Amino acid sequence: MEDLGKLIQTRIDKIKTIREMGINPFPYNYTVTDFSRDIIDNFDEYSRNNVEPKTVSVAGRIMAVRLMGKAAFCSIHDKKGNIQLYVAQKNIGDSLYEMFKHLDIGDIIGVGGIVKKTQVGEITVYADSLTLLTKNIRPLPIVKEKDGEVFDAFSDKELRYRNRHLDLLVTHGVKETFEKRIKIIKTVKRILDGKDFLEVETPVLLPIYGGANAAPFTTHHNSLDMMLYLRISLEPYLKRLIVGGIDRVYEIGKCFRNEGMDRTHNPEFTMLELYQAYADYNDMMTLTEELFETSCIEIHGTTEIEFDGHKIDLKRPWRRLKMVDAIKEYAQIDVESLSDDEMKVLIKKKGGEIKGAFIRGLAINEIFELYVEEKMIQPVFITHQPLETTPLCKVDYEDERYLQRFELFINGHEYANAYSESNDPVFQRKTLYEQSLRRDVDAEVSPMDENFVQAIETGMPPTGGLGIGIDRMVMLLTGERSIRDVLLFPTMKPDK
RNA sequence: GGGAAAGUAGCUCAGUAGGUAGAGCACCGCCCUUUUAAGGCGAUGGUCGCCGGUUCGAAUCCGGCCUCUCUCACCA
Repeated sequence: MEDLGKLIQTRIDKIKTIREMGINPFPYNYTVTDFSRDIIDNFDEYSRNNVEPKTVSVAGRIMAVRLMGKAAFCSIHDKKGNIQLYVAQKNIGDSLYEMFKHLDIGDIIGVGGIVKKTQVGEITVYADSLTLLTKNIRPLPIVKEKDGEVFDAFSDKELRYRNRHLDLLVTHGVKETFEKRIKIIKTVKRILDGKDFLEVETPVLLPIYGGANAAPFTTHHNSLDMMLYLRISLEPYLKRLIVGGIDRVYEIGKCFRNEGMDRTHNPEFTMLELYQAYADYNDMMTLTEELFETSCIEIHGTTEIEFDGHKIDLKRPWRRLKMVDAIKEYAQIDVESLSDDEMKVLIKKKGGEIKGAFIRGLAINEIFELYVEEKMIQPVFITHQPLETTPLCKVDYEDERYLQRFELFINGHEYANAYSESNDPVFQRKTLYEQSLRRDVDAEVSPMDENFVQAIETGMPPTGGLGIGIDRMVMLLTGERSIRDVLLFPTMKPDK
Protein backbone atom coordinates (compact mmCIF):
# COMPACT_ATOMS: atom_id res chain seq x y z
CA MET A 1 0.00 0.00 0.00
CA GLU A 2 2.73 2.45 0.85
CA ASP A 3 4.62 2.57 -2.40
CA LEU A 4 6.07 5.78 -3.75
CA GLY A 5 2.69 6.76 -5.18
CA LYS A 6 1.14 6.55 -1.75
CA LEU A 7 3.94 8.56 -0.16
CA ILE A 8 3.38 11.24 -2.78
CA GLN A 9 -0.40 11.12 -2.37
CA THR A 10 -0.01 11.61 1.39
CA ARG A 11 1.90 14.81 0.74
CA ILE A 12 -0.55 16.00 -1.91
CA ASP A 13 -3.26 15.53 0.72
CA LYS A 14 -1.20 17.70 3.07
CA ILE A 15 -1.23 20.48 0.49
CA LYS A 16 -5.03 20.35 0.60
CA THR A 17 -5.03 20.42 4.41
CA ILE A 18 -2.67 23.39 4.47
CA ARG A 19 -4.83 25.24 1.94
CA GLU A 20 -7.84 24.58 4.15
CA MET A 21 -5.95 26.36 6.93
CA GLY A 22 -5.95 29.42 4.68
CA ILE A 23 -2.25 29.10 3.87
CA ASN A 24 -0.87 29.16 0.31
CA PRO A 25 1.72 26.36 0.14
CA PHE A 26 3.33 28.02 -2.91
CA PRO A 27 3.64 31.74 -2.22
CA TYR A 28 5.48 34.10 -4.53
CA ASN A 29 8.48 35.41 -2.68
CA TYR A 30 10.20 35.82 0.65
CA THR A 31 12.63 38.39 1.92
CA VAL A 32 15.84 36.60 2.84
CA THR A 33 18.37 38.72 4.68
CA ASP A 34 20.65 36.11 6.24
CA PHE A 35 22.35 32.85 5.36
CA SER A 36 23.32 29.88 7.47
CA ARG A 37 27.10 30.10 7.29
CA ASP A 38 27.18 33.85 7.95
CA ILE A 39 24.93 33.55 11.00
CA ILE A 40 27.20 30.93 12.50
CA ASP A 41 30.46 32.63 11.55
CA ASN A 42 29.37 36.05 12.82
CA PHE A 43 27.71 34.87 16.03
CA ASP A 44 30.58 35.40 18.46
CA GLU A 45 31.52 38.83 17.22
CA TYR A 46 27.89 39.97 17.21
CA SER A 47 27.34 38.66 20.74
CA ARG A 48 30.40 40.52 22.00
CA ASN A 49 29.13 43.84 20.70
CA ASN A 50 25.40 43.53 21.37
CA VAL A 51 23.19 42.76 24.33
CA GLU A 52 20.11 41.96 22.28
CA PRO A 53 20.20 38.78 20.20
CA LYS A 54 20.44 39.26 16.45
CA THR A 55 17.21 39.11 14.45
CA VAL A 56 17.46 37.20 11.18
CA SER A 57 15.36 36.07 8.23
CA VAL A 58 16.47 32.86 6.57
CA ALA A 59 15.01 30.47 4.03
CA GLY A 60 15.90 26.95 3.07
CA ARG A 61 14.93 23.35 2.68
CA ILE A 62 14.06 21.24 5.69
CA MET A 63 16.66 18.46 5.92
CA ALA A 64 15.86 17.02 9.36
CA VAL A 65 13.16 17.39 11.99
CA ARG A 66 13.31 16.42 15.67
CA LEU A 67 9.83 16.94 16.97
CA MET A 68 9.12 16.86 20.71
CA GLY A 69 5.46 17.51 21.26
CA LYS A 70 5.06 21.26 21.54
CA ALA A 71 8.46 22.18 20.16
CA ALA A 72 10.88 20.95 17.54
CA PHE A 73 14.38 21.37 16.27
CA CYS A 74 14.89 21.20 12.56
CA SER A 75 17.79 21.78 10.20
CA ILE A 76 17.40 23.77 7.06
CA HIS A 77 19.75 23.84 4.11
CA ASP A 78 20.39 27.07 2.23
CA LYS A 79 22.96 28.09 -0.34
CA LYS A 80 25.69 28.49 2.26
CA GLY A 81 25.08 25.39 4.35
CA ASN A 82 22.88 24.21 7.18
CA ILE A 83 21.52 25.85 10.30
CA GLN A 84 19.34 24.58 13.11
CA LEU A 85 15.95 26.11 13.87
CA TYR A 86 14.03 25.94 17.12
CA VAL A 87 10.32 25.98 16.45
CA ALA A 88 8.14 26.16 19.56
CA GLN A 89 4.37 26.32 19.69
CA LYS A 90 4.40 29.11 22.25
CA ASN A 91 6.66 31.22 19.99
CA ILE A 92 4.90 30.87 16.66
CA GLY A 93 1.32 30.31 17.79
CA ASP A 94 -1.05 27.36 17.80
CA SER A 95 -2.29 27.52 14.21
CA LEU A 96 1.14 27.97 12.65
CA TYR A 97 2.51 25.19 14.80
CA GLU A 98 -0.31 22.95 13.59
CA MET A 99 0.74 23.71 10.02
CA PHE A 100 4.38 23.08 10.91
CA LYS A 101 3.49 19.58 12.05
CA HIS A 102 2.27 18.84 8.52
CA LEU A 103 5.64 19.74 6.97
CA ASP A 104 8.08 17.18 5.62
CA ILE A 105 11.76 16.85 4.97
CA GLY A 106 12.23 18.50 1.58
CA ASP A 107 9.82 21.37 2.16
CA ILE A 108 11.15 24.89 1.74
CA ILE A 109 10.39 27.39 4.49
CA GLY A 110 11.23 30.93 5.47
CA VAL A 111 11.89 31.69 9.11
CA GLY A 112 12.26 34.89 11.06
CA GLY A 113 13.65 34.84 14.57
CA ILE A 114 16.55 35.52 16.87
CA VAL A 115 19.88 33.77 17.01
CA LYS A 116 20.93 32.07 20.24
CA LYS A 117 22.96 29.13 21.37
CA THR A 118 21.14 26.08 22.69
CA GLN A 119 22.02 24.37 25.96
CA VAL A 120 24.56 22.22 24.13
CA GLY A 121 25.98 25.26 22.37
CA GLU A 122 24.64 24.98 18.84
CA ILE A 123 23.92 28.30 17.17
CA THR A 124 20.21 28.19 16.42
CA VAL A 125 17.52 30.41 14.98
CA TYR A 126 14.65 30.60 17.45
CA ALA A 127 11.68 31.04 15.14
CA ASP A 128 9.03 33.66 15.90
CA SER A 129 7.60 33.48 12.39
CA LEU A 130 7.49 30.65 9.90
CA THR A 131 6.33 30.70 6.29
CA LEU A 132 5.86 27.69 4.08
CA LEU A 133 7.47 28.60 0.76
CA THR A 134 7.19 25.34 -1.19
CA LYS A 135 5.62 22.02 -0.30
CA ASN A 136 7.61 18.99 -1.37
CA ILE A 137 5.69 15.92 -2.50
CA ARG A 138 8.52 13.58 -3.56
CA PRO A 139 10.56 12.18 -0.64
CA LEU A 140 14.27 13.02 -0.48
CA PRO A 141 16.91 10.40 0.30
CA ILE A 142 17.57 10.63 4.03
CA VAL A 143 21.26 11.04 4.79
CA LYS A 144 22.36 11.26 8.40
CA GLU A 145 25.61 12.34 9.93
CA LYS A 146 27.26 12.10 13.32
CA ASP A 147 30.75 13.27 14.27
CA GLY A 148 31.60 13.68 10.60
CA GLU A 149 30.60 10.09 9.83
CA VAL A 150 27.89 9.82 7.19
CA PHE A 151 25.16 7.23 7.48
CA ASP A 152 22.97 5.95 4.67
CA ALA A 153 24.74 8.13 2.11
CA PHE A 154 22.96 8.55 -1.22
CA SER A 155 25.59 6.37 -2.82
CA ASP A 156 24.06 4.73 -5.88
CA LYS A 157 26.02 6.44 -8.66
CA GLU A 158 23.38 5.79 -11.26
CA LEU A 159 20.72 7.48 -9.14
CA ARG A 160 23.10 10.30 -8.28
CA TYR A 161 23.94 11.09 -11.91
CA ARG A 162 20.36 10.73 -13.07
CA ASN A 163 19.09 12.89 -10.20
CA ARG A 164 21.79 15.48 -9.73
CA HIS A 165 19.27 17.77 -8.04
CA LEU A 166 19.05 15.24 -5.21
CA ASP A 167 22.77 14.58 -5.24
CA LEU A 168 23.52 18.28 -4.82
CA LEU A 169 21.12 18.47 -1.89
CA VAL A 170 22.18 15.43 0.09
CA THR A 171 25.67 14.33 -0.93
CA HIS A 172 28.45 16.04 0.95
CA GLY A 173 31.01 17.75 -1.26
CA VAL A 174 29.19 17.58 -4.59
CA LYS A 175 28.19 21.21 -4.68
CA GLU A 176 31.70 22.20 -3.60
CA THR A 177 33.23 20.29 -6.53
CA PHE A 178 31.13 22.24 -8.99
CA GLU A 179 31.87 25.51 -7.25
CA LYS A 180 35.56 24.67 -7.64
CA ARG A 181 35.01 23.89 -11.30
CA ILE A 182 33.61 27.34 -11.93
CA LYS A 183 36.36 28.91 -9.84
CA ILE A 184 38.99 27.22 -12.01
CA ILE A 185 37.31 28.40 -15.21
CA LYS A 186 37.00 31.93 -13.85
CA THR A 187 40.67 31.89 -12.88
CA VAL A 188 41.67 30.80 -16.38
CA LYS A 189 39.50 33.51 -17.92
CA ARG A 190 40.87 36.14 -15.55
CA ILE A 191 44.45 35.30 -16.51
CA LEU A 192 43.70 35.31 -20.23
CA ASP A 193 41.57 38.46 -20.07
CA GLY A 194 44.42 40.12 -18.18
CA LYS A 195 46.72 39.34 -21.09
CA ASP A 196 44.29 40.91 -23.57
CA PHE A 197 42.98 37.68 -25.02
CA LEU A 198 39.52 38.13 -26.53
CA GLU A 199 36.97 35.53 -25.52
CA VAL A 200 34.78 34.49 -28.44
CA GLU A 201 32.05 32.03 -29.36
CA THR A 202 32.43 30.04 -32.55
CA PRO A 203 29.90 27.70 -34.16
CA VAL A 204 29.08 24.30 -32.77
CA LEU A 205 27.14 23.15 -35.84
CA LEU A 206 29.48 22.86 -38.79
CA PRO A 207 29.25 21.76 -42.41
CA ILE A 208 32.72 20.24 -42.08
CA TYR A 209 34.77 19.28 -39.03
CA GLY A 210 38.46 19.28 -38.19
CA GLY A 211 41.21 20.27 -35.80
CA ALA A 212 41.53 16.82 -34.29
CA ASN A 213 41.26 13.17 -35.15
CA ALA A 214 37.93 12.01 -33.84
CA ALA A 215 34.62 10.65 -35.03
CA PRO A 216 32.01 13.43 -35.10
CA PHE A 217 28.35 13.48 -34.17
CA THR A 218 26.14 14.24 -37.13
CA THR A 219 22.80 15.95 -37.36
CA HIS A 220 20.53 17.28 -40.04
CA HIS A 221 19.31 20.77 -40.80
CA ASN A 222 15.74 20.43 -42.07
CA SER A 223 15.14 23.56 -44.12
CA LEU A 224 18.61 23.51 -45.69
CA ASP A 225 18.29 19.72 -46.04
CA MET A 226 21.95 19.25 -45.21
CA MET A 227 24.12 17.19 -42.94
CA LEU A 228 25.83 19.11 -40.15
CA TYR A 229 28.55 18.02 -37.73
CA LEU A 230 29.04 18.94 -34.09
CA ARG A 231 32.51 20.38 -33.65
CA ILE A 232 35.28 18.07 -32.45
CA SER A 233 37.62 20.97 -31.65
CA LEU A 234 37.67 24.75 -31.61
CA GLU A 235 40.78 25.15 -33.73
CA PRO A 236 39.62 25.82 -37.30
CA TYR A 237 37.45 28.81 -36.42
CA LEU A 238 39.79 30.35 -33.86
CA LYS A 239 42.57 30.30 -36.46
CA ARG A 240 40.30 32.09 -38.91
CA LEU A 241 40.00 34.80 -36.26
CA ILE A 242 43.79 35.03 -35.96
CA VAL A 243 43.89 35.52 -39.73
CA GLY A 244 41.16 38.14 -39.24
CA GLY A 245 43.45 40.18 -37.01
CA ILE A 246 42.27 39.14 -33.55
CA ASP A 247 45.78 38.56 -32.31
CA ARG A 248 44.90 36.94 -29.01
CA VAL A 249 41.78 34.85 -28.92
CA TYR A 250 40.31 32.06 -26.84
CA GLU A 251 37.18 30.02 -26.36
CA ILE A 252 36.08 27.72 -23.57
CA GLY A 253 33.36 25.54 -24.96
CA LYS A 254 31.83 22.16 -25.51
CA CYS A 255 33.30 19.81 -28.07
CA PHE A 256 31.74 16.52 -29.08
CA ARG A 257 33.38 13.25 -30.00
CA ASN A 258 31.45 10.18 -31.02
CA GLU A 259 33.70 7.69 -29.29
CA GLY A 260 33.84 5.39 -26.30
CA MET A 261 33.00 6.52 -22.80
CA ASP A 262 35.01 5.78 -19.72
CA ARG A 263 36.35 7.38 -16.58
CA THR A 264 38.08 10.15 -18.53
CA HIS A 265 35.87 10.46 -21.62
CA ASN A 266 32.40 11.90 -22.00
CA PRO A 267 30.85 12.40 -25.47
CA GLU A 268 30.54 16.13 -24.78
CA PHE A 269 33.35 17.80 -22.90
CA THR A 270 34.77 21.26 -22.36
CA MET A 271 37.88 22.48 -24.13
CA LEU A 272 39.95 25.59 -23.76
CA GLU A 273 41.71 26.60 -26.92
CA LEU A 274 43.68 29.78 -27.31
CA TYR A 275 45.76 31.31 -30.08
CA GLN A 276 48.34 34.03 -29.75
CA ALA A 277 49.80 35.74 -32.79
CA TYR A 278 53.57 36.32 -32.92
CA ALA A 279 54.09 33.65 -30.25
CA ASP A 280 55.40 30.10 -30.43
CA TYR A 281 55.13 26.90 -28.43
CA ASN A 282 57.60 28.17 -25.81
CA ASP A 283 55.23 31.02 -24.97
CA MET A 284 52.44 28.44 -24.71
CA MET A 285 54.47 26.49 -22.16
CA THR A 286 54.90 29.55 -19.96
CA LEU A 287 51.20 30.30 -20.22
CA THR A 288 50.19 26.71 -19.48
CA GLU A 289 52.31 26.72 -16.34
CA GLU A 290 50.67 29.92 -15.18
CA LEU A 291 47.13 28.66 -15.85
CA PHE A 292 47.64 25.45 -13.89
CA GLU A 293 49.71 26.84 -11.06
CA THR A 294 47.45 29.82 -10.43
CA SER A 295 44.28 27.71 -10.59
CA CYS A 296 45.79 25.23 -8.16
CA ILE A 297 46.71 27.96 -5.68
CA GLU A 298 43.21 29.41 -6.08
CA ILE A 299 41.67 26.07 -5.08
CA HIS A 300 44.22 24.64 -2.64
CA GLY A 301 46.25 27.60 -1.48
CA THR A 302 49.39 25.71 -2.47
CA THR A 303 50.98 24.18 -5.57
CA GLU A 304 51.12 20.74 -4.02
CA ILE A 305 48.27 18.32 -4.50
CA GLU A 306 47.66 14.64 -4.06
CA PHE A 307 46.04 12.63 -6.82
CA ASP A 308 45.69 8.88 -7.19
CA GLY A 309 48.04 8.51 -4.24
CA HIS A 310 50.74 10.58 -5.94
CA LYS A 311 52.07 13.81 -4.51
CA ILE A 312 52.19 16.25 -7.40
CA ASP A 313 53.78 19.68 -7.35
CA LEU A 314 52.50 22.14 -9.94
CA LYS A 315 55.03 24.80 -9.02
CA ARG A 316 56.52 26.27 -12.17
CA PRO A 317 58.70 25.97 -14.14
CA TRP A 318 58.09 22.41 -15.25
CA ARG A 319 60.46 20.01 -16.91
CA ARG A 320 60.70 20.06 -20.69
CA LEU A 321 61.69 16.85 -22.45
CA LYS A 322 61.83 15.88 -26.11
CA MET A 323 59.74 12.83 -26.90
CA VAL A 324 62.65 10.72 -28.11
CA ASP A 325 64.66 11.67 -25.02
CA ALA A 326 61.75 10.72 -22.78
CA ILE A 327 61.63 7.32 -24.47
CA LYS A 328 65.38 6.97 -23.88
CA GLU A 329 65.13 7.97 -20.23
CA TYR A 330 62.00 6.11 -19.19
CA ALA A 331 62.03 3.07 -21.50
CA GLN A 332 65.74 2.80 -22.31
CA ILE A 333 64.87 2.69 -26.00
CA ASP A 334 66.81 4.71 -28.60
CA VAL A 335 64.01 4.90 -31.15
CA GLU A 336 66.02 6.83 -33.71
CA SER A 337 68.49 3.99 -34.09
CA LEU A 338 65.80 1.32 -34.51
CA SER A 339 64.80 -0.23 -37.81
CA ASP A 340 61.16 -0.17 -38.87
CA ASP A 341 60.85 -3.86 -38.09
CA GLU A 342 62.32 -3.42 -34.60
CA MET A 343 59.79 -0.70 -33.90
CA LYS A 344 56.95 -2.91 -35.11
CA VAL A 345 58.05 -5.61 -32.69
CA LEU A 346 58.14 -3.16 -29.77
CA ILE A 347 54.66 -1.89 -30.57
CA LYS A 348 53.21 -5.35 -31.01
CA LYS A 349 54.78 -6.52 -27.74
CA LYS A 350 52.70 -3.95 -25.84
CA GLY A 351 49.55 -4.62 -27.83
CA GLY A 352 49.69 -1.45 -29.94
CA GLU A 353 48.91 -1.07 -33.61
CA ILE A 354 49.59 1.25 -36.53
CA LYS A 355 46.63 2.00 -38.72
CA GLY A 356 47.34 1.64 -42.43
CA ALA A 357 50.89 1.76 -43.82
CA PHE A 358 53.82 1.90 -41.36
CA ILE A 359 54.90 5.47 -40.71
CA ARG A 360 58.01 5.98 -38.60
CA GLY A 361 56.83 9.12 -36.87
CA LEU A 362 53.52 7.62 -35.83
CA ALA A 363 55.39 4.56 -34.57
CA ILE A 364 57.60 6.73 -32.34
CA ASN A 365 54.51 8.40 -30.93
CA GLU A 366 52.94 4.99 -30.36
CA ILE A 367 56.02 3.74 -28.54
CA PHE A 368 55.91 6.81 -26.29
CA GLU A 369 52.27 6.19 -25.46
CA LEU A 370 52.84 2.50 -24.79
CA TYR A 371 56.08 2.68 -22.83
CA VAL A 372 56.40 6.14 -21.31
CA GLU A 373 53.15 8.06 -20.93
CA GLU A 374 51.96 6.45 -17.70
CA LYS A 375 55.30 7.21 -16.05
CA MET A 376 54.92 10.97 -16.46
CA ILE A 377 53.70 11.74 -12.94
CA GLN A 378 55.11 15.20 -12.18
CA PRO A 379 54.14 17.88 -14.71
CA VAL A 380 56.32 17.61 -17.81
CA PHE A 381 56.17 19.11 -21.27
CA ILE A 382 56.88 16.40 -23.81
CA THR A 383 58.07 18.24 -26.89
CA HIS A 384 59.17 17.53 -30.47
CA GLN A 385 56.60 14.97 -31.49
CA PRO A 386 57.28 13.45 -34.94
CA LEU A 387 55.97 15.64 -37.74
CA GLU A 388 53.54 12.97 -38.93
CA THR A 389 51.46 13.26 -35.75
CA THR A 390 49.69 16.40 -36.93
CA PRO A 391 49.45 18.49 -40.10
CA LEU A 392 48.68 21.70 -38.19
CA CYS A 393 52.03 22.28 -36.53
CA LYS A 394 55.33 23.77 -37.64
CA VAL A 395 58.41 21.57 -37.81
CA ASP A 396 61.34 22.50 -35.63
CA TYR A 397 63.97 24.44 -37.57
CA GLU A 398 66.78 22.49 -35.88
CA ASP A 399 65.44 19.07 -36.90
CA GLU A 400 62.67 18.98 -39.45
CA ARG A 401 61.66 15.43 -38.56
CA TYR A 402 60.09 16.82 -35.39
CA LEU A 403 57.52 19.44 -34.51
CA GLN A 404 57.48 22.56 -32.38
CA ARG A 405 54.82 20.94 -30.31
CA PHE A 406 54.29 19.92 -26.70
CA GLU A 407 51.93 17.78 -24.76
CA LEU A 408 51.60 18.35 -21.04
CA PHE A 409 51.55 15.17 -18.97
CA ILE A 410 50.65 14.97 -15.30
CA ASN A 411 49.94 11.79 -13.41
CA GLY A 412 50.31 9.76 -16.61
CA HIS A 413 47.61 11.64 -18.50
CA GLU A 414 47.65 14.32 -21.15
CA TYR A 415 46.29 17.68 -20.02
CA ALA A 416 47.32 20.08 -22.75
CA ASN A 417 48.48 20.11 -26.34
CA ALA A 418 50.17 23.04 -28.05
CA TYR A 419 51.88 23.98 -31.28
CA SER A 420 53.80 26.59 -33.04
CA GLU A 421 50.94 26.65 -35.51
CA SER A 422 51.55 25.82 -39.12
CA ASN A 423 51.02 28.91 -41.31
CA ASP A 424 52.78 27.94 -44.53
CA PRO A 425 49.80 27.77 -46.90
CA VAL A 426 51.48 25.52 -49.45
CA PHE A 427 52.59 23.10 -46.73
CA GLN A 428 49.20 23.33 -45.08
CA ARG A 429 47.27 22.49 -48.22
CA LYS A 430 49.61 19.61 -49.00
CA THR A 431 49.54 18.04 -45.53
CA LEU A 432 45.81 18.43 -45.04
CA TYR A 433 45.21 16.92 -48.48
CA GLU A 434 47.58 14.02 -47.84
CA GLN A 435 46.02 13.39 -44.46
CA SER A 436 42.52 13.40 -45.92
CA LEU A 437 43.64 10.59 -48.24
CA ARG A 438 44.16 8.40 -45.14
CA ARG A 439 40.43 8.46 -44.42
CA ASP A 440 40.03 5.06 -46.07
CA VAL A 441 42.31 3.48 -43.42
CA ASP A 442 41.56 5.80 -40.50
CA ALA A 443 37.94 6.89 -40.20
CA GLU A 444 38.85 9.53 -37.64
CA VAL A 445 40.93 11.63 -39.99
CA SER A 446 39.16 14.86 -40.88
CA PRO A 447 38.05 15.64 -44.43
CA MET A 448 39.69 18.48 -46.38
CA ASP A 449 38.41 21.91 -45.27
CA GLU A 450 38.90 24.12 -48.34
CA ASN A 451 37.68 27.30 -46.67
CA PHE A 452 40.11 26.81 -43.81
CA VAL A 453 43.03 26.38 -46.19
CA GLN A 454 41.99 29.52 -48.03
CA ALA A 455 42.05 31.40 -44.74
CA ILE A 456 45.60 30.21 -44.12
CA GLU A 457 46.46 31.24 -47.68
CA THR A 458 45.32 34.74 -46.80
CA GLY A 459 48.22 34.76 -44.34
CA MET A 460 48.18 33.74 -40.70
CA PRO A 461 50.89 35.36 -38.62
CA PRO A 462 53.27 33.15 -36.67
CA THR A 463 51.02 31.85 -33.91
CA GLY A 464 51.19 29.78 -30.78
CA GLY A 465 48.17 27.63 -30.06
CA LEU A 466 47.16 25.78 -26.90
CA GLY A 467 44.38 23.37 -26.02
CA ILE A 468 43.49 22.22 -22.51
CA GLY A 469 40.87 19.68 -21.52
CA ILE A 470 39.02 21.62 -18.86
CA ASP A 471 37.21 18.60 -17.40
CA ARG A 472 40.46 16.79 -16.76
CA MET A 473 42.06 19.90 -15.36
CA VAL A 474 39.12 20.15 -12.95
CA MET A 475 39.47 16.46 -12.08
CA LEU A 476 43.14 17.00 -11.26
CA LEU A 477 42.49 20.02 -9.07
CA THR A 478 39.44 18.57 -7.28
CA GLY A 479 40.82 15.05 -6.85
CA GLU A 480 37.88 13.46 -8.65
CA ARG A 481 38.72 10.24 -10.46
CA SER A 482 35.76 10.15 -12.85
CA ILE A 483 34.86 12.78 -15.42
CA ARG A 484 31.24 12.17 -14.45
CA ASP A 485 31.94 13.67 -11.06
CA VAL A 486 33.02 16.98 -12.59
CA LEU A 487 30.12 17.15 -15.07
CA LEU A 488 26.81 18.28 -13.60
CA PHE A 489 24.86 16.14 -16.03
CA PRO A 490 27.03 13.41 -17.53
CA THR A 491 25.78 11.56 -20.58
CA MET A 492 23.59 8.60 -19.58
CA LYS A 493 21.63 6.01 -21.47
CA PRO A 494 17.87 6.45 -21.10
CA ASP A 495 16.52 5.08 -17.86
CA LYS A 496 14.24 2.10 -18.43
C1' G B 1 33.81 -4.27 -27.75
C1' G B 2 36.08 -7.95 -23.61
C1' G B 3 36.19 -9.23 -18.29
C1' A B 4 34.32 -8.76 -13.17
C1' A B 5 30.63 -7.18 -9.68
C1' A B 6 25.81 -5.39 -8.87
C1' G B 7 20.19 -4.33 -9.38
C1' U B 8 15.44 -6.75 -3.04
C1' A B 9 10.55 -1.04 0.43
C1' G B 10 11.21 6.20 -1.16
C1' C B 11 16.88 5.84 0.69
C1' U B 12 20.88 2.55 2.82
C1' C B 13 21.27 -2.58 3.11
C1' A B 14 20.39 -7.90 5.20
C1' G B 15 18.52 -12.54 3.57
C1' U B 16 17.30 -17.74 1.78
C1' A B 17 22.67 -24.21 -0.99
C1' G B 18 13.90 -23.50 -4.39
C1' G B 19 8.41 -23.36 -0.20
C1' U B 20 6.03 -15.95 -2.82
C1' A B 21 10.79 -11.66 2.12
C1' G B 22 13.51 -8.57 6.75
C1' A B 23 16.11 -4.27 9.41
C1' G B 24 17.31 0.98 10.05
C1' C B 25 15.85 5.66 8.33
C1' A B 26 11.66 8.06 5.77
C1' C B 27 6.24 7.84 5.71
C1' C B 28 1.34 7.09 8.93
C1' G B 29 -0.89 7.05 14.29
C1' C B 30 0.10 8.07 19.56
C1' C B 31 3.54 10.26 23.69
C1' C B 32 7.16 14.03 24.46
C1' U B 33 9.22 22.06 25.22
C1' U B 34 16.66 21.72 24.42
C1' U B 35 17.09 17.82 20.32
C1' U B 36 21.06 16.87 16.91
C1' A B 37 21.99 9.40 13.42
C1' A B 38 16.72 12.63 19.10
C1' G B 39 13.85 8.95 22.02
C1' G B 40 9.52 5.58 23.29
C1' C B 41 5.07 2.67 21.66
C1' G B 42 2.32 0.96 17.40
C1' A B 43 0.99 0.34 12.23
C1' U B 44 1.61 0.37 6.94
C1' G B 45 4.62 -0.53 2.98
C1' G B 46 7.70 -5.08 -1.99
C1' U B 47 5.24 -8.37 -9.61
C1' C B 48 13.13 -9.21 -4.85
C1' G B 49 15.62 -5.01 -12.75
C1' C B 50 12.82 -7.21 -17.35
C1' C B 51 11.55 -11.63 -20.41
C1' G B 52 11.68 -16.75 -20.90
C1' G B 53 13.02 -21.87 -19.16
C1' U B 54 13.41 -25.95 -15.43
C1' U B 55 10.10 -27.25 -11.25
C1' C B 56 4.24 -29.21 -7.86
C1' G B 57 6.45 -24.47 -6.52
C1' A B 58 11.55 -19.46 -8.64
C1' A B 59 13.44 -13.50 -5.39
C1' U B 60 16.79 -17.97 -5.10
C1' C B 61 18.70 -22.58 -10.34
C1' C B 62 19.46 -21.94 -15.96
C1' G B 63 19.27 -18.80 -20.55
C1' G B 64 18.56 -14.08 -22.83
C1' C B 65 18.01 -8.85 -22.28
C1' C B 66 18.26 -3.85 -19.81
C1' U B 67 20.82 -0.38 -16.57
C1' C B 68 24.84 1.12 -13.64
C1' U B 69 29.81 0.52 -11.38
C1' C B 70 34.88 -1.08 -11.74
C1' U B 71 38.47 -2.68 -15.21
C1' C B 72 40.87 -3.71 -20.02
C1' A B 73 40.68 -2.22 -25.08
C1' C B 74 39.56 2.07 -28.20
C1' C B 75 40.33 7.43 -27.78
C1' A B 76 45.75 13.36 -30.17
